[in-house]
Amino acid sequence: MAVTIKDVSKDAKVSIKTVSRVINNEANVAEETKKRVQLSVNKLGFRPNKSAQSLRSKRSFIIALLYDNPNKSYLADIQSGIFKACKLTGYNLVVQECDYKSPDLNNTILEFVEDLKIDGLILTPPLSDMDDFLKDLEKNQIEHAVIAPSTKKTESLYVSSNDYEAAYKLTSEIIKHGHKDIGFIKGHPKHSASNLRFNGFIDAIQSHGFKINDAWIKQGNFSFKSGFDAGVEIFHSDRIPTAIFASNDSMAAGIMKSANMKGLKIPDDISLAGFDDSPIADEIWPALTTVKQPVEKMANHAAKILMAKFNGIEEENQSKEFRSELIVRESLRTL
Amino acid sequence: MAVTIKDVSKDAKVSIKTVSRVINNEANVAEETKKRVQLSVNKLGFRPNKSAQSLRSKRSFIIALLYDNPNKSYLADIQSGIFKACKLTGYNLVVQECDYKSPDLNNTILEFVEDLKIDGLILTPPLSDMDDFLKDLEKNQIEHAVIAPSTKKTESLYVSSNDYEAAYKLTSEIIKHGHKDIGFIKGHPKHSASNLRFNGFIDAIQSHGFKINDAWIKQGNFSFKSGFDAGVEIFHSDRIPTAIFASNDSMAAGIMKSANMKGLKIPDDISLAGFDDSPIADEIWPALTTVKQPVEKMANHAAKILMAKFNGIEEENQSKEFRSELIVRESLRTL
DNA sequence: CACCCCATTGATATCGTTGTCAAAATACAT
DNA sequence: ATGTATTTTGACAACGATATCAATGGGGTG
Repeated sequence: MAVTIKDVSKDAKVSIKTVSRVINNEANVAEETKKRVQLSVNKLGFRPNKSAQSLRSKRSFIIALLYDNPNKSYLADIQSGIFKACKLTGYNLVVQECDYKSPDLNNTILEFVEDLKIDGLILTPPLSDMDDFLKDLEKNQIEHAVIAPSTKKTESLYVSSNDYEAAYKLTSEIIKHGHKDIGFIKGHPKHSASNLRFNGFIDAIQSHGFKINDAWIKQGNFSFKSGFDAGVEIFHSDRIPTAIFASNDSMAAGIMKSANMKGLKIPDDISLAGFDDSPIADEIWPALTTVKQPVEKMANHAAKILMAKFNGIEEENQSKEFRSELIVRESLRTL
Repeated sequence: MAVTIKDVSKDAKVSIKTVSRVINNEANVAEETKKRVQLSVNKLGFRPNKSAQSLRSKRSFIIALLYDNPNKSYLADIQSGIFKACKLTGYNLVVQECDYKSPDLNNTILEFVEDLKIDGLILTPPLSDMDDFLKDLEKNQIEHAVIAPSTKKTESLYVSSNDYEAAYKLTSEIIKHGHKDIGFIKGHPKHSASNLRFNGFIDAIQSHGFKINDAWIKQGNFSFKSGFDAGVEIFHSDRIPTAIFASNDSMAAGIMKSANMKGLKIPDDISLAGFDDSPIADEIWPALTTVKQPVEKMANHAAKILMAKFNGIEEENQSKEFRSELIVRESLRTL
């Protein structure tokens, strides 16, 4: 049989309540008593029974990661960042795949949280932008942190990256390489980052006094195929840009394929840039110039501020914007 | 306040024990009573308190996925397969990143299982092959299922794929395309699949009466860079093979890069095949001929048989070997 | 009709914590 | 020394389920 609080209380010659006080770090325990109890705890190897704790106190020391159909490497990075934060605090992590289009998403999640007494949630795109869902969480007082929402939430904790700025910078970098005729492939319209990246691109182009050529702006959806299709269209026209900026690496890879099939060499005939620094960026040839977001760090921070919050450590400015990093590789050529 | 078993018992005019019997599907409840209770359960929207159940019955309806530093897309597929199985049975999934080299891995996991009353574990490579860890699980009677172990476990539930056979087939396919001079890049030596794939290759070559050229057999570790390095070495020698079989897609991509840099065209100058059908296989150009393992299905099955087992539904031959599928794309040319 | 058997049901103990509240011990003020 | 405030401590209830075991009742048997 496992060691219980009762065994400890006997060993330390105090009441079980006092043991409880010590393991929960409550105030008003005499220093000497505390030490005696801790000694017994260690001696007996006592670990509180989580089910009992959870039953009585309605917290579980579990947080949950919600996601819907994410990019696989994105998910792995997010999860890893969260997990590491959990490890430090002794929390556990349960994962929940959601369907953001499901009409009873809200109920499913509310029940899930209630059943497991989940202490807090971490949301990833596109869940991060479902405002009525977020409101429901607020209403039910469910603690949560949001990763990469499109607008800064005043109610929720969040972490974001500077997509706009990064896109602006990358575009400027392309321009610095001598390009004026630059195409752009937009991301999934429902994904908040898509607009930010596009706006960053547009503003950079215009602030340099260049013009946008609508024929070179294509709608994609972050998939390889959508990039490929966009590339086929662009390369089919009589005038083609000297560089293309795709809103993510998969689409850039798609463009690369369409260019190759058309006999266009990268970066000799056409330059290319992606976004995200996903594994593929470094594994295709030529390797993609792209932007790396500190995804794992962001997720790690999200988990940390979330847990800090319901443990009462409420600092200022917990929500935070992370800076992306330009990764210059081979796909961008100087004209 | 949430609805409890007491509320139901009042509403249905039975004792709480009878309600408990009904919700746990125990025998010896009169059909009529059962119906009346179920009616009340639905009417009141009763959902049993998991903490209380867990405290009393020592099960949690939670299973855990253990992994160590896996390929990101592999992890996502595995996790998705498991999650879907959980969803069907109402179980929850917690994830646990491990360090398989850590000396107190065993203790960490045992405590984890005990603390959360985890009902069962699912192990992925390289954890699948840590025999002393598996023995520890047996000894402590911790239910578990193992994904892709190198040897079929008699004690543990497992799911595996036919790596040997698939490698044999893929090699035969390469030979059928007219290749006789074929190189091979081995995978990570600690990963069970590496040997299986290598042996499948060797046997296929020899059964066709061809010879192995040791200069074209290189040790890799599943990473892009190890594939690249192997390619550089191979292409540096005076005689090069007409085809190379890499033990996974990342290494194949590495070889592709080294070939491209050397001015060798794929598949015109050299043919290439990978393994795994990871996202990159279809996103590089030319797209890789490879082998697709039904990873998600395997994981799904692992979770199903695991949960079936501790729910008493013990069928014959639950452990199962899955068949991989040859995916012929563009990187393989007929001589 | 008396008896036993077995299916059905319920009263109550129990799991291992935390919460409530009052008692005891100590510190402080007068 | 006395009264009061404050800190420290413990007895016991409570959380919401399942487990134990005895009570009940209907059917079959001799």
